[in-house]
Amino acid sequence: MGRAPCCDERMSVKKGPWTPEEDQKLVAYIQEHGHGSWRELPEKAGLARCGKSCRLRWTNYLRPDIKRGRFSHEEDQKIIQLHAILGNRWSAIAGHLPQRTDNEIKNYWNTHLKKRLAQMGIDPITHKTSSSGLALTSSWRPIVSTQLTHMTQWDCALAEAEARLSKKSSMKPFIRFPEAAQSSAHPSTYFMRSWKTGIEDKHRPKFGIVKRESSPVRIDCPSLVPNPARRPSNLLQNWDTILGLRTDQPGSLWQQPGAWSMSHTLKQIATSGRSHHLDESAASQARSSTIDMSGEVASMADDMMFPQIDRTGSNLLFVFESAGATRSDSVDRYGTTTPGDYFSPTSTLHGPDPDFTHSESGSPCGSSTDGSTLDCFDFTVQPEGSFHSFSLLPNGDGDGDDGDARLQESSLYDIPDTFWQAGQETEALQLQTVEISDDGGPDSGGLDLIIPLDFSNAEFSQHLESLCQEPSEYQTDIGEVL
DNA sequence: AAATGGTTCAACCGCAATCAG
DNA sequence: CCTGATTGCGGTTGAACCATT
Repeated sequence: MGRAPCCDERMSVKKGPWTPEEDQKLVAYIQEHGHGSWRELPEKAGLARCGKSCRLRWTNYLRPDIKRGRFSHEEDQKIIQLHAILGNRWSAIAGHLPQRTDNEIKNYWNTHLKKRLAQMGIDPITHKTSSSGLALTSSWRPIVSTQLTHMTQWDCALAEAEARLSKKSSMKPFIRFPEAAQSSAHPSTYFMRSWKTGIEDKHRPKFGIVKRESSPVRIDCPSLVPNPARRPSNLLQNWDTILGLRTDQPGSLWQQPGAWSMSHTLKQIATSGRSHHLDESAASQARSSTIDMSGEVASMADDMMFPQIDRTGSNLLFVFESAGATRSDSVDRYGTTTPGDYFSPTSTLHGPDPDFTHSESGSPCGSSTDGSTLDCFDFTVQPEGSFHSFSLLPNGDGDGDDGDARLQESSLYDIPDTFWQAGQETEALQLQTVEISDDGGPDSGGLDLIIPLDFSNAEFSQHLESLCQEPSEYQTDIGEVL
């Protein structure tokens, strides 16, 4: 037996285009009463329409938060990127363009983007470049398949994670640390200063106004993390063996290629002489607080988005306690960017790349809505041991809603593949390219771990401080170049 | 000016998932 | 757990519009 019609066929239900009067009735009713049961709405609102038709009209057209008009270039790129990951899951895609409806995106894809890709020789279904494809224009380079495979791990993982978790709202909160001294000598300040010193303003205007100190403190702290690949550790040499230690946990992320266990990661960091000490209770707390989310994200990245890719890298998200620096408000990448004192190095990297001028992707340090502060540094670590970069993320308020995900998304445009290729436009970027791509360039991988670093720990603080103060043969001082 | 063909996009259809009793 | 109602979603349609002949 077939399904019952949503509306009583015996009633004279109007179909077809809506009149302005009908729109007015619907809007007036919903604004006053909310939509309630869609089935009952037409009668209450005095509309000779089926409830389903009313719902569609409201959600696709009359809803006040809908942005109409032409799609921007950034929106185009985002839709294409998301489509490469999510396919025809228009609702999931629309979730990343909050002011656009799934119907609108679907129509736009079918009438514009699909054709445009086809004209460029890109299969709109597989997103792979066909052999007979036309030469690509520079403005569309970032979307070709080879570069899609390098689409930032965050982007892919979070896109999928959001699609999957959007209804669950089950993300677990970031951990918070005990209060620590908030002084200008706080170790994480070195990270801040290094970026302020190393990047300079010339790359920043694209991301908004950046306030600078009148006499910025220059310190001899290079802007890049040293490359431990040239300082081999036992851990790095025994990578596979070490990875195998945790693969006895069924379904765990440790079974994913390239994944690290927290203890191994910490061991690696320690072995390579680069940081740090993690308070054991904090480590335990972090493990229980974050591992489910990160594991799921990593697994999804592996299983669903990059099945064909040999993932050998790991992303580590280091959560630092606030250094007590002045913070901007959190940035909403979909809306207005509030200028901050510091900008994400990752965001800064995008600036000179004409294809990645995501003005909305700036990620100044964030202050959470509850007033506390946590800063996140996102490292991508290769098994060979090279650090790619770190980015500074505003933190969410940790309440598990989509605000957290959105804030994490501010790292979406991590490092575009084009960045690693020829044609870098600034000396600074060239230097960073040399530094980073020397060991094979970026790799894909999900967010594997979230690791809290305890700045209140004296040992770690001293270590980090010495790291910043001692020039290293592995470090590149961008400040000198600029 | 009329005919024709192509494009756009709001709206519809039907299936699947979810909810409620 | 079952069943029917409701909601969400993606594919498709067709009227309106536009460009070309």
